[in-house]
Amino acid sequence: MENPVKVLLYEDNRDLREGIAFLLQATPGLVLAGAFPHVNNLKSELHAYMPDVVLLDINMPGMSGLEALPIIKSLYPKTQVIMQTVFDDDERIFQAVRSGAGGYLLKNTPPAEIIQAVFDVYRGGSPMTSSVARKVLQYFQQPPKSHPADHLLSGRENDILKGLMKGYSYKLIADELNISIDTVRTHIRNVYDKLQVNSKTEAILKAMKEGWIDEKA
Amino acid sequence: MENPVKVLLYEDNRDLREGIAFLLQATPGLVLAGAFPHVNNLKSELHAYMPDVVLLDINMPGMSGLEALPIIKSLYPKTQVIMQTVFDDDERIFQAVRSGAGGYLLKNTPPAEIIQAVFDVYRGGSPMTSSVARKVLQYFQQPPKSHPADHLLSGRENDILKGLMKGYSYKLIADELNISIDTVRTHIRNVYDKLQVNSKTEAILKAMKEGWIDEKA
DNA sequence: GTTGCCATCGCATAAAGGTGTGATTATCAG
DNA sequence: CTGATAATCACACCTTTATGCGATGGCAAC
Repeated sequence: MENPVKVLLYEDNRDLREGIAFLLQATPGLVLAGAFPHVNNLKSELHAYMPDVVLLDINMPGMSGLEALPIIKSLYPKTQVIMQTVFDDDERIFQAVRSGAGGYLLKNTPPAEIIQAVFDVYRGGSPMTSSVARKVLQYFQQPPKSHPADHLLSGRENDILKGLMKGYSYKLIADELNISIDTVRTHIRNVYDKLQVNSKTEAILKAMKEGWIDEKA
Repeated sequence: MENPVKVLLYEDNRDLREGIAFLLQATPGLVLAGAFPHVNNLKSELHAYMPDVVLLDINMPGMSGLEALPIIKSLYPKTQVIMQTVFDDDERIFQAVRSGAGGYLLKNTPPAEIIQAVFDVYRGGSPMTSSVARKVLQYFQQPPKSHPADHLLSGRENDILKGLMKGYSYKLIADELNISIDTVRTHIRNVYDKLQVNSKTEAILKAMKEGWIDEKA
């Protein structure tokens, strides 16, 4: 193998930190660049050690791992970051993933797999605890959500709403559906009632939040 | 542990099929319900064996695993399906994920991990080869697109746009920012010019398409 | 110190949107 | 047949938006 993989470790729990640090040091092909209990000197440490991989705990005193992640990725985009946490709540996971996390391991991950994960992420993989992976996958599988509108709005009302979501004016919608503008008004009125909103904008925002980004009709 | 996990295996390569079948049989807590080289009798086999987990090869003569997957998930939504393939191209992965795949392993996965994956997926996890996981994560990381607005719109213009994206009226925005409604008009005018739109709705839709769903200011 | 951008405000007007009230027709379930 | 729902249209009235034209003060770059 080529150069050893330089790893930087952030973990506030002393025992854990020293344990992992020992493992990293003891593994051929890996080099422990540093191990710290907080990310308050993140920038200078990054600059000093130029790590290939950062193992980043999320819950730390001071700046959290979630805040540190985007900083790392903006300064050194090629550096791979593996998040570690005891929690697998959706919010954290998605924030981490959006910010460019290269891996996401729960704290119960056995040490051997952590080591494996470091190599994985370095080679371009994304090691993930399977429960975390499930949450990510579920995000894609959402589509099977039943169109709330299907049972709430009538067919025509749906047509009108789609028109709104395409940014059309009443007149344009009327033209497209070959009905009068007053009819469009009526339908929109009913849509607003059912969606409990009272403006085009609110209706669109609600429709999007509710799930239908509307698959290009 | 409770009842053993019933596994159904589809794999056209005979050696592989028999190898994995043997492993499954030999593992305590697992029961091999059946092993077949194709999915042409999928429905009857599903009905006969009621598997908890299906190991599904993608490339098979006749119907492919990708076609079989949605059938399985629609008939037995709770059945977990692990896809197996030699390819990790984006197209297949996303199709599988959208169709409800519970796991995705490349063919080079060592047997022990396959067994582990079966248990994982049965417990609600989503075992994934790390290179596959990477592709999935990259989907989320697209957002790292630089805020186009940041260089296009001035600070205040951005504030106003955010107001619009929250569904506020001019008056509400004016109140919130403590400026006059006429000032709001002016800013909005400029925003429209810069975004090349000419209505609230278009501006919002464009802003969203361009990327900034705007993380709760 | 002039030029340019930003943020602020005003006024006026036309177009688009929101809402109240009411009506006709068709269709479908009970 | 009757009642409920859906889709269509009309008119009136007021509010919100869109846009043209103009103006002032601050600030930073050149």
